[in-house]
Amino acid sequence: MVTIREISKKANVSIATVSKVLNGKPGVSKFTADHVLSIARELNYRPNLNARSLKKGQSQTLGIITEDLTVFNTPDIIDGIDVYCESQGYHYILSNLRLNKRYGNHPDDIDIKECTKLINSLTDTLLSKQVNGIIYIGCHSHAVVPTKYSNEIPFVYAYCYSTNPKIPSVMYDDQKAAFEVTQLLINKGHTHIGVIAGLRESIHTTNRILGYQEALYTNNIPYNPRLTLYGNWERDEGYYLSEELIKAGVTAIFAHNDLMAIGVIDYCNKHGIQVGKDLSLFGFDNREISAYCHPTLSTVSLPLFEIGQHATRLMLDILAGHNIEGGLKIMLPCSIIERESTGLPVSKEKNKSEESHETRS
Amino acid sequence: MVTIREISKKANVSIATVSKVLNGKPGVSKFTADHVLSIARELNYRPNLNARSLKKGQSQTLGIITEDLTVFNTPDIIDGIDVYCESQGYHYILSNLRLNKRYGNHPDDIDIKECTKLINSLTDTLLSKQVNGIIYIGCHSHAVVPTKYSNEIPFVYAYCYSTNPKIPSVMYDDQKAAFEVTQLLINKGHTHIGVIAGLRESIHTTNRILGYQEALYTNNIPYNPRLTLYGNWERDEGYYLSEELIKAGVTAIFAHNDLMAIGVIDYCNKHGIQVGKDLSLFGFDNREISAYCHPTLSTVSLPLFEIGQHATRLMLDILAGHNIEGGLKIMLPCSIIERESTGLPVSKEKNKSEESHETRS
DNA sequence: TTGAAAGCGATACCAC
DNA sequence: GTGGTATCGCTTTCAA
Repeated sequence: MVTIREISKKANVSIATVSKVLNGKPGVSKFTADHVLSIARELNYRPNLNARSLKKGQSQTLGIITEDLTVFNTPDIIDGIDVYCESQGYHYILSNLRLNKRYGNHPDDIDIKECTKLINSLTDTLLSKQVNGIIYIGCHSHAVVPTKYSNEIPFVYAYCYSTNPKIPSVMYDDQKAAFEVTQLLINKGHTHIGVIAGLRESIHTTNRILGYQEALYTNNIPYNPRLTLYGNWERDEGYYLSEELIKAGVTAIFAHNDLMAIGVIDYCNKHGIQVGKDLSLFGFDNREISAYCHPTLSTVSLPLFEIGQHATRLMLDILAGHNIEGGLKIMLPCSIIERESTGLPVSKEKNKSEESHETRS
Repeated sequence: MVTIREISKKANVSIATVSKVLNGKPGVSKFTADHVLSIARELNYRPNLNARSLKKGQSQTLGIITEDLTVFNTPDIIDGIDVYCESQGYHYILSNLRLNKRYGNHPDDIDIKECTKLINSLTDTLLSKQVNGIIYIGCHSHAVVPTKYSNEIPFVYAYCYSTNPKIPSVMYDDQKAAFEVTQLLINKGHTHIGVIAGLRESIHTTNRILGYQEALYTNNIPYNPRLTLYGNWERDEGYYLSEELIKAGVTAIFAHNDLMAIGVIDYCNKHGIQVGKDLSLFGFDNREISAYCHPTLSTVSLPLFEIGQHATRLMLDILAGHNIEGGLKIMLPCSIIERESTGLPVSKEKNKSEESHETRS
């Protein structure tokens, strides 16, 4: 490895001068600087970043802890972090909890003690590597138990949040997205809109139902609790629950994720109901499959990349001691993607007949 | 930050002794060791890894360069690297080229010069961070131009390979997988098996066709070049090409990726052909969608996690100066996933009629 | 404009 | 068993 010492020998100057030149500091004559620079290039010099950060006590490095790198949302969030870090001359170090492979998909299976130990161990390592802050990426929006490290180093939570409200987090706005989806369906003339919700205890579910209700209220449509059924995020559940909703006379279904929406399509295919014509359907998540199914699925696209960017901006602002504009909880808007499954506006005729159907039942 | 100096003060011993204790080195009395350890714990000591690697000239760290983190294969490969690194006490630093976002999906759009500059810059940074080796993860199996750094630091290519045959790489065995798929279809009684291949210039395409031909030869089925059509990996192409194959009388289609296979399903759905009954279908890649489409798609699952593990094992062997068992080019086997789209064995009746059909055409 | 020297935190040699 | 000290590569202060 080439060091500044070797450069200084070859250039017949001191290492102090070399250091100044390499860092573009003033107080060196142009002649010396050019000379040193050309030798550095010639020797193919590369600074030792470890030595530099040891000396400076500053690593310009962020730690990232992901709950699971292989979950669909995570890579795009990291991409956002990557771009923002690059633009600010920051580096990052990734640490992966691999929660899914370790504990399976089911949150109940997670041994909190065990998991906390794991997080602590990764955090320790990150601190040993002198990171200046840690961005924690959840694999779904759940509350994370605050870590004992939050006094030692700033944390920002992305796609999840801490139970301690003072800890900053960046999430997306479920309620607003659900409001917009519902409003869009209402604009198309739907008044009997069923919901296949996620798990009762999920914050996503709660907020999406809130947005749905808000849209109904805004449009003077009474909320019928019997049109909101809770699912388990799985495709099969979409299949079974859609039957109940369709029998209850809904003309549109808002499923809380794409997988359950695909289940609705399954049911309709099997029973001769044309999605996009006889029934309007919306999913959530904009999973790859939503663009590939038949009919293609209208859905909600998550601002993953932006979550990464904003989390990083927030972190760097905190590290710089800036005033945090916009508060510590950032909610980013989703975008609505309309595809075939929503279909055309409902005709007056049809809506009327549906209403009478509902009255009958 | 707590340092060994502080520990040594509080414990009334020298920093040399503290260092020995912390590293489990001999030459310290049990009493002193316990004392030091308890103080280290009390102060919540964490070693400065940068300082350590500066002193030792060894970072125990690998660099990972990904062509694109958001491509479906990459996270699982990193997972494999992660697991192996963890088991060996190694760390890694991730660097993402973000090729897709920078240049779009089309390889032709990539400015080789620009791209090489980018790779060099990331490699420089990784070297500055004192990594001991670099694993390069491609987003598809293409030849990578050898970097000027290969003399400075060991490289291992994962999911791609270097044009320099001496540089180690870990890929999966396309040919073997294609052989097995074809053999499976033959075992079910198919003799007219169409292929919707990938792009002509892709190594995947070449090897998969080779495996297909090998299986035909092994079973004394003549190879009919008219049953191999080249696609562009996209769904639409699967749709259009399947028409030609079906008209040519094939009873089974082997598509070189799941996306084109979905296109085949599209075509069949539209034309009343039942996939899994009238036509056997195989995809490749085991994309998420292959489990969600109707019928579910038989496909080939890639050993992504294993590629990561083997690449890391290979790298650590090289770093340790071990004999590299199994050579520098590792080919890992894929596994065949049979789902609904393959269907039952062809009845003698049907096969005969198909053959006569073929004869007619 | 230049350079000697201190020191970041840790390791390891060698003397006691 | 224990500890003094040189050193890793770099930055920065201060004196020349």
